[in-house]
Amino acid sequence: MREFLQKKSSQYLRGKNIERVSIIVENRSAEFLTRATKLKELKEAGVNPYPNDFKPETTASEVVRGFGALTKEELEAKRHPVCIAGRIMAIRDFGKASFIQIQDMSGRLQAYIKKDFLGEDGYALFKKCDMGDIVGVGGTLFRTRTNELTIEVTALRLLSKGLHPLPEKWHGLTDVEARYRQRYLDIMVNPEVKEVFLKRSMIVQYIREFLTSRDYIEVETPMLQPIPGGAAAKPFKTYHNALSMELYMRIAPELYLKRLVIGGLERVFEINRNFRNEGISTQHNPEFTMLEFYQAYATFEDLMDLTEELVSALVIKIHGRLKISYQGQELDFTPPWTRISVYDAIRKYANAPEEIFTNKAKALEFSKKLGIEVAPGLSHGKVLIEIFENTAEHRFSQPTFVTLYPLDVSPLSRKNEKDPSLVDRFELLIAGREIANAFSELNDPVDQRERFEGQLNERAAGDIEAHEMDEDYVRALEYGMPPTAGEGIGIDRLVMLLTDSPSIRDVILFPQLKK
RNA sequence: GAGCCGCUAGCUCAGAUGGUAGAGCAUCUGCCUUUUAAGCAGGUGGCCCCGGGUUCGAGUCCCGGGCGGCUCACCA
Repeated sequence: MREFLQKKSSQYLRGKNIERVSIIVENRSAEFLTRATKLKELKEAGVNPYPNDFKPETTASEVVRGFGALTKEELEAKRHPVCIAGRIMAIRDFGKASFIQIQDMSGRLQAYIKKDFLGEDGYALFKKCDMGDIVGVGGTLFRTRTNELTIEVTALRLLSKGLHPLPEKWHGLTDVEARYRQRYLDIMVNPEVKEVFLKRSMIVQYIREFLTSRDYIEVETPMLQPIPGGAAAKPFKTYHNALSMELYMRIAPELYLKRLVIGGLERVFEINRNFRNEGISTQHNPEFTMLEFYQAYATFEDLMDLTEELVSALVIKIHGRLKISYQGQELDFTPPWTRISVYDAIRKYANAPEEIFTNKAKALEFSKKLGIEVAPGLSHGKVLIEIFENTAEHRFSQPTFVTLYPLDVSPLSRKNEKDPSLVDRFELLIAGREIANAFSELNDPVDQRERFEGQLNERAAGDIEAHEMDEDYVRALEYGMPPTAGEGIGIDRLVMLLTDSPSIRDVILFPQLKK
């Protein structure tokens, strides 16, 4: 068969009006070659295996919605014509008649192929079809003996010949690596996977509606940035040839969005990719989707209210109720959510002496006692955050706003009026994970410049993730930014929670893999 | 980056102690015009992830490598 196909392929290539066929024959499965032979035979019989003139008139689920309630007798009386297209996901062959399952984007519908209806030629064409082929069918609706709504097919078109066999019909595709690398198969045969990405789409769409209905406008800011700012993270570096300049894939859009607020776009949001050159895990992908939004004349406290409203509405939207299960634990999104300061969280969970909050040496001593490895040059606030993350953070499984972060871990946040060693900031923790990060924005350009300088010192002291000086951003602030609050929400992690997905790779269509 | 686990037919998986590579689904042939993982009978199909080593003999044991998963570290 191999030689035969090779010969035929080269003949096709030499032929003038014959469609070019170039099938790599080596290292193919027997089934691939069988299907390729069918493909060749179809072409030789004058059948175009890849036509593009077929227009389905409806979808599988639309048919079920429209006629699923009708009885056998009502359907027979009506003889309602339908025309759908989709992939053959099952064939149950009886010789001169067959049942097939046709799957389109909306769902599946059974079709009944009978020689009597299709005729010799039509049925011969059907016999050249395999599982995984895409077909268009027309016919009338009826119910089988087992009462399944089914199309009695009177016309069949092959719309796309599939050359590879599909994964197993019962177990689907379970090999994790294959699922990620060939996500199209995963979506094709594993309905629950498709469901996750439909929900992801619904979530993003709802967020857009939620914000735009509150007079936010959606914007897009640079992915390629000369100074990677807005977060503490290692960036990807790249190079623009024509400009002869180094650029960075953005780690956050923050500083650009705030420039827009300065310009008068008082409510802006962006849902887009961030890139961070760091480790990969069940909660980290090198590129991930972030929602960031900024609202002038608001504070971080206003955003807590807004976040509560947005996320609980999303939970309702996806689950229909406020108590959901995530990986076996129950999460209750009923507002209001607990609000607790970082220091109080440490007091509650770390059993720490009070002096650690005012005395860096005491804080270092305490962190050493906890067995936390602390880099020598770390600032007081960072040591406290280390203590918080190691003792308290993972304890917050229910939605919790943790507020009032140390100044030196928040170089872009506004100082707290009562305690200028803290900033007006919160993180939203759910299931022990950071889902959102927000603060009242620092809009004092003098203070901002000093903070950047402080970051430069930390950089010099060896913290490669410390923020860089962004003169252009400071200049923008010097024009005056209205008092503003801003927030970032990790969309992937939010989708994980709402779809009960254990890994971020389950909610990213094409997660980063080696090779 | 470290530790643990995995990689066998297109897919899902078996292959104690080293001794001629197996099943189910898919595919092929035959039968079957209302099935639901349709059924019955018979067949085809393998660089056992790659490379070394031990051994008369390696899918199996040892060493190195690749890819993936989980945990940890870094981070969101």
